[in-house]
Amino acid sequence: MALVLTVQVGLADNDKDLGQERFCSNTEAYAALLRRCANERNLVDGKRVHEHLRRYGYENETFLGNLLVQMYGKCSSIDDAALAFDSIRKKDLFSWNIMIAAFAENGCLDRAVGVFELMEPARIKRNRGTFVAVLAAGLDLEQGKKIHDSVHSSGLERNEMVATALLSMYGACGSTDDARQVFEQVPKLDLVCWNAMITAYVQNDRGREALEIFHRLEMEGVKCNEVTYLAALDACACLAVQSEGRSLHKRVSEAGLLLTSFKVANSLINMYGKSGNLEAAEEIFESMPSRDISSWNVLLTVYGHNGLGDLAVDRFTESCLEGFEPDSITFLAVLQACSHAGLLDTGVELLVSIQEDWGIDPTQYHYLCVVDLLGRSGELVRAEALINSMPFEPEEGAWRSLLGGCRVNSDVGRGERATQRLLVMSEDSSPYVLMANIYASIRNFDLAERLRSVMADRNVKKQPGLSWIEVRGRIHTFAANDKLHARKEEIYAGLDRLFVELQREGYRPDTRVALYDVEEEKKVRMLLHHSEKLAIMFGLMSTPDGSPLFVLKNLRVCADCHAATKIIAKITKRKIVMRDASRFHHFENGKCSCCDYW
DNA sequence: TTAGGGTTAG
Repeated sequence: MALVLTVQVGLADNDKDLGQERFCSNTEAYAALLRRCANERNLVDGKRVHEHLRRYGYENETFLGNLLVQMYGKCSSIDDAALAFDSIRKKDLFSWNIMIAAFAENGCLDRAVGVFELMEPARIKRNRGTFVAVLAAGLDLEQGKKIHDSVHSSGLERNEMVATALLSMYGACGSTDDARQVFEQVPKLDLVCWNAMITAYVQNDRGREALEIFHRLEMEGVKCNEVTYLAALDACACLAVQSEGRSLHKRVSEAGLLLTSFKVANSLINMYGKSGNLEAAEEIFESMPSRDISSWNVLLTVYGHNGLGDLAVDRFTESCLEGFEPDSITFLAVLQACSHAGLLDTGVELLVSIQEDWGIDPTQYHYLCVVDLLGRSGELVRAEALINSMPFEPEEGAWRSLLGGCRVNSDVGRGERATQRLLVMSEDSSPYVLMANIYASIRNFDLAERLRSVMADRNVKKQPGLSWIEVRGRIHTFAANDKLHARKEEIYAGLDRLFVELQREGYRPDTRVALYDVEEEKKVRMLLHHSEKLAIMFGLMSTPDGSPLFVLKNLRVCADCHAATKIIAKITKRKIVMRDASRFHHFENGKCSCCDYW
């Protein structure tokens, strides 16, 4: 319909036919044109239609006015949308909702909330569409709770559409408990609602709860769709539970989604990649009948996480030769691969070429990879200069990368500078911990201790390190010095025996990584009871000899655990794969795939 | 007659 009208009205050619009475009086025709311009994000033609409406006096008519606001919103011309809204003489509920949605979609949070708040004095009764629109505006938790209150007063809390918008808002704000509460109050859950709840958990790294919801959905006999599988695969990737991931693989394959949906196939590559199964990830990629740029991005990211920098660069070249146009994420993946593999020159060249050869503006994250590369290769002066020459105000990540470089090179002065910047910007514990580590590495325990008291005074808590391992379909989680596991006695006794063997093989506890100035022996015990070692010990005693172990850590692996795991892999003749917060380590026969660069 | 909730890679 829209296409025929476009031809009749002659929008694509010139204006003259548009003036003809038979078409201008046709509200439906204009509506179809505006909808089409909105869908195609075609601002130029959208403005021409607007001009005609103005000329023939239709501009202020409610129905077409609403569609004008929508068209401008979809074309990201937000001030035009606001003007169109203002010129609607008799605004109806749609006018308000569409205006809020347009602001929300264009990231104009305050304006969206502003319009929402004007509705009450204007005596417009909000409906579910109003709440759905404003809840998508990217509210913070406080604003979100205020809107939740008005949802409550409107009696719409149990409506599945509003509830989904509400719980997604809570998920985006990091409050999964609030999201869950909303979810549990919906009397008739529909699939979108289930999917949103799983996604909210995944977004917040709560893979276990995400899978719990997924299993409940299955128990209740709800039929999944593509989005459900994407969310569930993400949950598996987050936890690295390959057993569950494999069964999902089978199901999406049976449902035909593996061949028809790029998103599903790409999520499978990601799931296998994050679960440490590089071969399976590559197999999916190679077996895809066709790929999109995201398939390449996922594969390159997987290579990067595994320290395969050269391979990532080679395959990036291959993707270009095959005619794939790289995007900003492709470059981020390759740069991160360079950064994990220490490919300094390639990384520096690539950063320049993103803009010069491909016309893509590098983001701060692209710069950070190179700051990281420079910092860790000891080029701290260049790293700091790069931060200061970036075309944007440095964010936390920039100083954190520099501080990481200072930690590797024990650069106290520059480290203090970066820490000072970070302490103003963030309430996170990592600058304190990194800087204290720098002081401890030069054995200045006074300063390390002083920093620790500042941390305590400001009530900044160190994020607890956790490691976990899947054994026979169950996930076992450990904190340092864990006393909760049912088999704790065996684990600690096993570690004591292992410690003796480790020392025989030349392992010396790296007490420099201990934060505090306690007696040497106590430090050694603290190190031996790190969460990584507990998880590995439990894995060793619960799985058959010779079988590989896969351990996850929520933070970066500690240097002492890294050194110990190399030797553990050697003396137990096991392959041990560890996924930490930034990458994979494959330990085998006394060596790690990262070549001690991480 | 209009729109509005969930969607891969970082």
